[in-house]
Amino acid sequence: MNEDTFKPKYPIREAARILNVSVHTLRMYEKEGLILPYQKETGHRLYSDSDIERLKCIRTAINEKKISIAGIRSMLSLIPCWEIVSCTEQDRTNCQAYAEAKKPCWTYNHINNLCASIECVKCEVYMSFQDCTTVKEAIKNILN
Amino acid sequence: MNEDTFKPKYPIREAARILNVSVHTLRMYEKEGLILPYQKETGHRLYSDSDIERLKCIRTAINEKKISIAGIRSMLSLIPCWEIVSCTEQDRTNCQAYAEAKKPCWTYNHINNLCASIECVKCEVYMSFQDCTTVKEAIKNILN
DNA sequence: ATAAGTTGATATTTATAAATATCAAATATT
DNA sequence: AATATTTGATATTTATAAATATCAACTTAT
Repeated sequence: MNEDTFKPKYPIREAARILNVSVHTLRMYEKEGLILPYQKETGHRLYSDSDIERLKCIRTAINEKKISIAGIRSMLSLIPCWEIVSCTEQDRTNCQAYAEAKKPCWTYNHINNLCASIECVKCEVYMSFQDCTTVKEAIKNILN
Repeated sequence: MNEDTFKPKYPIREAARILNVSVHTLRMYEKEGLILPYQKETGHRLYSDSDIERLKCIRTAINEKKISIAGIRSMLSLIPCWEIVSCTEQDRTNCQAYAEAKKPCWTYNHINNLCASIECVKCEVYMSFQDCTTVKEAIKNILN
């Protein structure tokens, strides 16, 4: 975890090569809400080292732990984001991510709440869950 | 949720008929750690209405939400059981269920902690998660 | 100019999870 | 006595998620 862990670096083809998957698969993971790569104004994606780590975790979850994509999405939806970004009572009542447990908070189009003014890619919630197995740790930390 | 919601009632064949699955499937869900039906001293299982509801949720998760069994198991492992049953610091350090995020607490053989003296079938943690979609609600409740 | 990227749609392949169906030998239920 | 249950193992079928491979029309990078 050095200073440029989150620096956008690898074009999609390069990221796919590193991970040994197809370009399309990376776009699929994105569409499924599991990852949020940086996009240039032109729309071109650039993956950071953190993104690569995140994708490795996703691959392990799918291939070794046998958790389906929908399952990973559901687990990520349990992250207590409202505590991490300190939502007010008001923010919460306007937030689908708080109300539901369907998909990660960073996949919603936030309106009329705290997150409306935050870029999810740069949000602590998204950034701190590079490893999808750390959801429980987050819950523990917040409770203590 | 009436008084005999948790009363052991249906033999496995009857439960399978109600749910329209095979007997073997019910045993598989049990082996996978998703359900813990009452067993008589003789080993014969009896499913309660709560168990039936639980199984309906499992079927919905698998068939409609497309969450794999391993995914459901992982989600259930995120239940903050240690808060629900008020574990001490000491209890936690001796608890795999607290340390890991692999399977629900009720699938461990508890030794040297609070749960060693509790029957999981009758534990609030197990009983309150009849619906596997309520994990997030539990997290919210504990945080408030 | 060539290569690599974009979205969006569709179609196909591959891998495997989920479910069913067996078997045997024993015990319990009604 | 007939039926239903148990465990445990194995084998097979079925359904489908995951991944790949297309295509087209277009834009961007080098």
